[in-house]
Amino acid sequence: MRAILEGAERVLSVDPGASMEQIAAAAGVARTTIHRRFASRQALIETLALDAARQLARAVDDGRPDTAPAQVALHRITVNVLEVKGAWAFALGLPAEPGSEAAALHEDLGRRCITVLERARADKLIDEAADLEWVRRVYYALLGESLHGSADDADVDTDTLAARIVDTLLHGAGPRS
Amino acid sequence: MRAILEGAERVLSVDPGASMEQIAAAAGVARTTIHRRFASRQALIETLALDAARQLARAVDDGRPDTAPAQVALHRITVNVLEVKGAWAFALGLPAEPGSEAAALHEDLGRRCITVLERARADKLIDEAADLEWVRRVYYALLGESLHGSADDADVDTDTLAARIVDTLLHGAGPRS
DNA sequence: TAGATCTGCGTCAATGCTGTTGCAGCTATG
DNA sequence: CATAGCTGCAACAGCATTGACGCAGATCTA
Repeated sequence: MRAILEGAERVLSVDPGASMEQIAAAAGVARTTIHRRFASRQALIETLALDAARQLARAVDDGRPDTAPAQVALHRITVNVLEVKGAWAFALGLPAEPGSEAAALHEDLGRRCITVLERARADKLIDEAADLEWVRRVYYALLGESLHGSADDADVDTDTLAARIVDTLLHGAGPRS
Repeated sequence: MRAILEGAERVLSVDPGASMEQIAAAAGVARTTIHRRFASRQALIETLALDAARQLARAVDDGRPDTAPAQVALHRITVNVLEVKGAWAFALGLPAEPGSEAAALHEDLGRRCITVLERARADKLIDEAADLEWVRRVYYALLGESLHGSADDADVDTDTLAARIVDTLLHGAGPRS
């Protein structure tokens, strides 16, 4: 079960159009076994998306977004999300079915992200006039970009990557004053 | 010919796995007509990618990356690229075949982007110590994010979007000093 | 007008994927 | 030991897609 989801993630993140046969091979089971557990390819993918969304939610919760100082929460959340999103890139990149539980989770995550950003703004880390929705989108984009990972990033630890993301989000590329 | 490429872009940007039948319908031609011009689905997609890469190259050239002041070039290039990338999102998102002409164009674009950033750094727009390769990736990510376009962005002109991208790239979300 | 070219249409064979089923073997639990 | 549950394997039908033709009609050109 878990093996199937992990195999599916591995294969589909490389080729989103991969066949059930390839997924089964990656999971180390027979194709029919997958069909016995998931009514259809679609059902498998939805389960995959939901499972990944739950892991992402846990990753954010672990960063104590409501209680830790904004600066700290931002960093910890970034580290956790980098790890989860790295392992479930395909599942999390899936367009969430409107009304699905996965979609609800992602919306909730979005709200929670905005909350952290508001706290960061209250701490003068973010400009008063900033459009937090845009800041959130930039943050997501930076996370995504870090995951593409140039060759150099391979042997850099997650903490360093996270620090770079947060720094870029807050200060951009301009000269430090 | 042009109609086929444009139809393919329209359809494939919505569903990358769309059939030749759907592409033909979008292009306003019969499926067999496409097969007469393109030896295979693969050939069509490669042509699409190459065509889009060429348009992107032209968009960058139009921004005078080597002669205009860095600030100006950055803005103009951003505007142009936003327009081209908005219209050819699928084709430009395609992983370029190693060694292909499209890949060469993209590599060249990358180098040209770095050059502009170096000029911006010389003008004190970018921090001395900044890793320009990372800055470039952030720039690409911001471009991509702007194209996803939240509902609000729909009725905002390209100039405003570009200004926001450049501003975020240089200053981030932090407070302005 | 005559010819060349391109198009749409219908049809065809080949291929690959999906989802289902029957059968046999393995394992754990009672 | 016996049984229930799960697995792999093989095979099957159904379906969609790809790529290839031949033919007939339209359009453009010499």
